[in-house]
Amino acid sequence: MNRRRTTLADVARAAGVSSTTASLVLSGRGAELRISEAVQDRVRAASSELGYRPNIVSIGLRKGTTRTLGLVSDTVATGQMAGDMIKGAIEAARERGFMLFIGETEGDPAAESALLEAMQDRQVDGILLTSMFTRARAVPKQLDRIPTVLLNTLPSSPTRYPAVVPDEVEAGRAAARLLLEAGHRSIHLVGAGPGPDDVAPDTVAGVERLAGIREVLHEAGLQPASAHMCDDWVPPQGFAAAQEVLAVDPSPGAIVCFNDRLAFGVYQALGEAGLRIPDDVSIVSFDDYPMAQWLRPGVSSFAIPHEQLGRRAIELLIAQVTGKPADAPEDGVVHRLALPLHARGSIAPVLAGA
Amino acid sequence: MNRRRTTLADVARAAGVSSTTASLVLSGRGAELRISEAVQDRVRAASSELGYRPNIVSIGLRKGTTRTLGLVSDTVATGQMAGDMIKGAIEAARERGFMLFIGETEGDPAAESALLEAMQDRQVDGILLTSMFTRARAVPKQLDRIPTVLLNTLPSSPTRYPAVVPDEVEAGRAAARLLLEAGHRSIHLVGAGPGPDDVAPDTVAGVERLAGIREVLHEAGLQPASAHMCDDWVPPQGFAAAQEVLAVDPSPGAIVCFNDRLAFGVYQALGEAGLRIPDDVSIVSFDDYPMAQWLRPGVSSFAIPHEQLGRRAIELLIAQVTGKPADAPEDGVVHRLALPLHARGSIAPVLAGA
DNA sequence: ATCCAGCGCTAAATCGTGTTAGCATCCACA
DNA sequence: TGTGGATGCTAACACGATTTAGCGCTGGAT
Repeated sequence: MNRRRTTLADVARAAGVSSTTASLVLSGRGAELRISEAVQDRVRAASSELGYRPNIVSIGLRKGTTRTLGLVSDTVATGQMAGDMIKGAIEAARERGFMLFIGETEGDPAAESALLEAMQDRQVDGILLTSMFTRARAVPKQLDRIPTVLLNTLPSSPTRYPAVVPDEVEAGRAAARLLLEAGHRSIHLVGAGPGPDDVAPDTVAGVERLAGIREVLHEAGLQPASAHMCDDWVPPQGFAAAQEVLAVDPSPGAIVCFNDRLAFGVYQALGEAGLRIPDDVSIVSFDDYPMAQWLRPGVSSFAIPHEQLGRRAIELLIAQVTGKPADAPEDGVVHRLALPLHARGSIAPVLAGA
Repeated sequence: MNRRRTTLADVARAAGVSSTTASLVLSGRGAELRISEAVQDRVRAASSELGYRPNIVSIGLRKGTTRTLGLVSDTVATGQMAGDMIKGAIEAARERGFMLFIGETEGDPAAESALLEAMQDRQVDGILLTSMFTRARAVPKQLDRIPTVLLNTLPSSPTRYPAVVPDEVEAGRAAARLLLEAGHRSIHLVGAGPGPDDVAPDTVAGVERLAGIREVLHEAGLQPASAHMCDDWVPPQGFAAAQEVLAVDPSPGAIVCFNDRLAFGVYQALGEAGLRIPDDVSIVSFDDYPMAQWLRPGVSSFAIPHEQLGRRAIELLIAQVTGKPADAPEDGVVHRLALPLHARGSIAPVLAGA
């Protein structure tokens, strides 16, 4: 009926040794310090007998390291994305014996500052500074003395911290190539464009996807057949943009939607106009929301690798936390992760002679 | 160029007092123990001068309490729901000076056990045992000695822990009443029914929504016009079920969809059959996914109050953690939170004489 | 003169672990 | 016989806070 946790002292007593010895044995430094095999066995036996687990709080006090990381996010509640990115981070951390504090700031700098304080009060070993939408931002000075990795975030001025972001430029290129390879020459954009700056403010994804698309079209000697910037990427705006597309071109060959919610609206507009996908219009999109697989036909969409982003960021952070200062990563490296295509039925080749 | 955090000893030294005195003053017990105002002022001045913040790890070691809670979930990555529930929990915790560890088990009991160990190693003050889908489960014995609240989870055998769940029975009643009040008498169910046990296994939401619906229909002297159980509540099953509905009744008056994804499929099937919502068919649904607002017309849907569930659970847990054992809550209370209706355009009244 | 109470503060122990410095023993060797 | 080194372990302190017990002083009552 013991309600206390068993401590190192309990183990030592049970094994008939000092707690120093028990500590050395259990931390694997027994051989190094020439503790006899007999004693080591006694200690280990006592430890597992009593179900001993080291008190990490105590270790934290003594060593200053808690095997704990803090994930600071602007919002956790933004659709699927949040979940998957955090899931990847949590899993990668658990695999390495770390736990994660999760906090959100709602974009409020004061809240962010308070959160960072609260985490440092708890002696976190490192911080993951995270956005749910890829964006550039200043890195608070509070992070000067603590290992940090930027997740889905770019520093607005150069920092020494590594960043992990999706490779949106390459995804834009891939989307354009996909349509070109299917033989399309008349390609409309819904969400951004035509100029490189015709993008809703602060959307890194918009800027970069557009850049990739324009680059590939340009190399093929093309311009977008039309382009429709939307300041919020939601279905009603996709619906309206698709109607504009139909106004300039009653039978548009292909449409690049800047995300799946826009694509949803585009589907609705095309459906109401009596056009069929993919026979009349081919669609390609980004994000791969769950919705993309449930539209009829499913939308071919480039998926943001949220879970991998989370994992990768944690791996970098833990390397930085546990590694020697010597082999620290080069300053300010930006890791860009590819967006895999989830091909569905929304793209058809252009028939020869069409 | 001091890189160390300032400690209580630093403050005491700067104020010219012992660290005992500094501790008493800063913890507010100064007056009680008759520390002179002059000294109290010196201590507080030194504290804010040096930017002192107590090291919670140290307090944790001494007092055994860390102002930290653990949220153990089966999955964090399930749609919007996860995010909002966790968001509510995080916010409520922060407001009270607590931080949250978040962990997920993927339903694996071994992983869950390891996670609970890891959290207890870090001296969490309490545990929130969470499911992303409401379900009943056994509560692990590991939790015997630590304050616990069940979130979106019911105990499969009685426990002393409080639980917080959405009030699905009442939502079912409300959905049925909504259609009855609009004059509908021919009401089809898509997702579960007609019998009370015709429900996909382990879905508390299905059982309870169905119970509420049946109760109200029964009181009105009605049976469901038809019912179609689906073992997975996704659009293709909704699509198929709607086709079955149309097979038995080419002009169904109203359909209750057991969630919005099913409703999406129902919309697709009705659209392809040339029926209009709400003129030809009225639809009511549950969950209020983002999708519900983007369908045309929007779906009237009962929203699971995820954020409130998270908040409420944290409030109960913190009360349990900080409260005196005397005023502990009664054992095993189940708190049921109402699902508010988000009314949109999917319901029309039956025309008189129709 | 002695004792006690009240005042205002502090020394020291404590929480559970890691780490540094060092102790006792034994053996080999000059 | 004494020296030096290897061997195998432990005492004691440190981490940063809280808490218990108590110290020295003063003034008034006995």
